[in-house]
Amino acid sequence: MSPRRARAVASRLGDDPATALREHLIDTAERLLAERHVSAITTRDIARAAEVSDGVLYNYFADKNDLLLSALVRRYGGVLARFGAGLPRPGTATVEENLHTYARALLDLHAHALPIAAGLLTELPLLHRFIDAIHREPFGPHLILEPIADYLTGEERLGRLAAADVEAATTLLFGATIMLALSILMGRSPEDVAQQLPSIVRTLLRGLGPSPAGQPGAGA
Amino acid sequence: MSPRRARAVASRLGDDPATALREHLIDTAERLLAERHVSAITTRDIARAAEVSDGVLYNYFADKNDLLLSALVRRYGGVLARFGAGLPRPGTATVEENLHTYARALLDLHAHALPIAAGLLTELPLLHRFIDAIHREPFGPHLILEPIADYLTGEERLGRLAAADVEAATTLLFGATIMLALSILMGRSPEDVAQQLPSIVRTLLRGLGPSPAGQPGAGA
Amino acid sequence: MSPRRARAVASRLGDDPATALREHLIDTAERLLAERHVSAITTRDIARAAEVSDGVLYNYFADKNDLLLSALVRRYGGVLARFGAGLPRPGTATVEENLHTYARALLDLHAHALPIAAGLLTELPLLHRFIDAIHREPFGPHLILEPIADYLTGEERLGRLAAADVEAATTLLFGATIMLALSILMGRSPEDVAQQLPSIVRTLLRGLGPSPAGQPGAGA
Amino acid sequence: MSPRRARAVASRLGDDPATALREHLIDTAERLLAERHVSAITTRDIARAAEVSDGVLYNYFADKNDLLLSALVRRYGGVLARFGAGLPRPGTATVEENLHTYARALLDLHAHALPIAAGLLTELPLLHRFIDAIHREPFGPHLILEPIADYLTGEERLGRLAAADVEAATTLLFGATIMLALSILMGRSPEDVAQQLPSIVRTLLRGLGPSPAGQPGAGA
DNA sequence: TATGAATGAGTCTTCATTCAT
DNA sequence: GATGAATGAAGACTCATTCAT
Repeated sequence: MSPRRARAVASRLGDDPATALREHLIDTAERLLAERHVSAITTRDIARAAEVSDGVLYNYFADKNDLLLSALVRRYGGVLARFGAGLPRPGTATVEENLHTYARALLDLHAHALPIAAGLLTELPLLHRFIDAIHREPFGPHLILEPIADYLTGEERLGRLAAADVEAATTLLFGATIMLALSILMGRSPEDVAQQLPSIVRTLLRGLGPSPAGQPGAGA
Repeated sequence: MSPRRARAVASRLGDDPATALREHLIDTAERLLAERHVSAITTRDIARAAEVSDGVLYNYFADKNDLLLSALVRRYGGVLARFGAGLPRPGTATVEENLHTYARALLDLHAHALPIAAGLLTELPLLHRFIDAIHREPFGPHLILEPIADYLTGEERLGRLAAADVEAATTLLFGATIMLALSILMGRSPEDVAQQLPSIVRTLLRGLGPSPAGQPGAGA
Repeated sequence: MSPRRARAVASRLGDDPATALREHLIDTAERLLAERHVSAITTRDIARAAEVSDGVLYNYFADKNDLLLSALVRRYGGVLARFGAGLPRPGTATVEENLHTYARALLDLHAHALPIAAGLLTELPLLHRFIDAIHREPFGPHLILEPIADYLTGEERLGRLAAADVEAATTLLFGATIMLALSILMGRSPEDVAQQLPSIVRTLLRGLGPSPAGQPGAGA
Repeated sequence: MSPRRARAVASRLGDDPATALREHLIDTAERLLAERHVSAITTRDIARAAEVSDGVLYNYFADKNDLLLSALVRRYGGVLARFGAGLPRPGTATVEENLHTYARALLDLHAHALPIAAGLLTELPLLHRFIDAIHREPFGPHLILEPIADYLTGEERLGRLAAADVEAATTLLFGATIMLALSILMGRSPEDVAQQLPSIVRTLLRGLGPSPAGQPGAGA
């Protein structure tokens, strides 16, 4: 007597039947998102991949973008969770080693997030709804920036780091890894790119300022 | 004897009549490119904006992408020329002031180039033709990275900068400004963002390492 | 549970609903094929004639040519079936009567097939797909030529026909009827044209050679 | 002071300047007609091939079809002239040899004319204007059929041919060669096809009727 | 009169969304 | 609720014809 469930979600027992298909659609869309950019995904693609009829999505979402938005948010959450795991805490190992770990995690984050972000940039309405959504949910971009800032502040307190501008330092680290991720997107090999991380971390730590001795061209 | 000219370019006196409309179309497409992403521009949009009939573009370009490509190259050239103008030379002013100037120029560059680049990322065939095109023309991406690297090397020789890793430093500066440009794209005000530049430059110059006094963590 | 049906096929009860519109489209295209040449039929024409929306055809066919191909094959099958029905067998009636029957059937066949064939000649890709298709189906052109050749061979065995070159005879009969069909296409009345058949058959049977007696003009 | 002549016809001295370009356009269109079918020729193609501007044709012809019609008629005239040359006269050589010569000439004629005719069949208005045109000009299809009929009648008078139905005989010969030309169009080699001519002529001469002796299957 | 650029209706095809069943 | 066929508004591109020069 209860309404029929789509074949494709029949096995999803335990879920609330009313939302099982909704979840299934989001999962499917998220999977497609990993393969192509938003604008290359049609409603039919999603329905086919979800083994579900073309029209169901309109029973659970206002329109195509509404579904894609949910998928984007879910995907963003996943990328974020992966980033948060295993980050070193202040006082452990050496600062340089830890920053290197942070840099690697950021590079990985960007490599996964940038293709999606790029796809989003061409879909302004979707982009804006996405930004709103992640600010409303308990995970804005601060979930990425804060751990870095917290770590730096922690090391600063421990005296293992000079009292620098934490926000600026975060931007530098974050930005440098974005740039490396971009160069991977443009075709450079991930291994090559990762090898640049140590010298970037070192440069960030030591700064570009004049050599303590102040001799002109000391190292040239 | 000469065929008639489109009303829309009637006023473009002095131009070679044979190419006036071609230029007009590229200009128009470039203007639209400043407002939307490549993929959001239709041939009809261009024709309407150029106040010209739907089919003309095919008298001058192989297809839609051929026109857009020309517009992209022109726009890229403009952005590049703007970046190259007024960059300080080694030994002038102070290093910090100069890096600030570079950073501002980069931020401006990114703010203009990123939306276009992002739009291109979803249009792979066009992206590849674009990359080919700018490599064929006398302006590859090195026109951006080289001035920075050259400047840093110059200051290094003058002893105004420690012998740091120039590539890493370039990546840090370039990346940080990309990130700021992204945050502008995501809605932050350009003024707010620009105010972060000084502290970023300062941080880059001084590094994050422990204070000279050598308190806990002195090692480094 | 089942999706709605197009209004245009609502009355086609008894058909498999899943293919009713497909059939309806082929029927419609076949009807148009009887009025104009392939290349003069637009997708919109078909949709209008089928009282159906512009895009439906792409739910059932890869593209316009795919639909037209199906219509061509169906039409060809119909013309062929009509030809095959009621052909006389060796030994019945008189040879002259039988050849006359064959000639009439061929004329009818050509009158229906030529306009279509001609239309195809200007659409090479479609023509090749059509030829492939009718060779894959159990009806190649041999379905036309073989019955004639078989009949002639049969009568030959019965001694009702001289041992002539069967292939040449087939070509003569087939060709003469093609020519008559062409003259119908060029505007002559079908009745007029059909009246030529008896003398053509008679001439084919008796040959043009000199009269047995050998006197100038003596014979017949 | 006399109006400018198109560059492309500058060398056509001696022609009436007012019609030189007209002729040039017809010649060019006729040349294109030898390569593709009517519907595949655009006005631009003609203008390019004639090295003349896109619009001139409208100074000499009502529209595109008007020009193509003139080209078709001219081409038809050429094919016809070629056919008329070197046809044998009654009483020369043997009848069989002569009919073979006629058959070869017809096959050649059809091989040239059929592709054009096929192209025309898809352009009904043009076809009708073409038919009207060649009936108005001093060369209707009788220019082809009459020589054959005349030859046959001549031989009949000389007693070298039975008094058969001349019209039927013409249709048989004409039709058989059409069929062979068609099979060339469909891909068979012209040499192969030409080898069928002798047996066709022989069959036409001797007829299919029962062997004089009347024995069943005499030759099988 | 010749030029050839400009015009714009018309072609095939895609796809988000609706809705009868 | 689920189905998936039907809808129809775009979109890119072609080409006969016009007309300012």
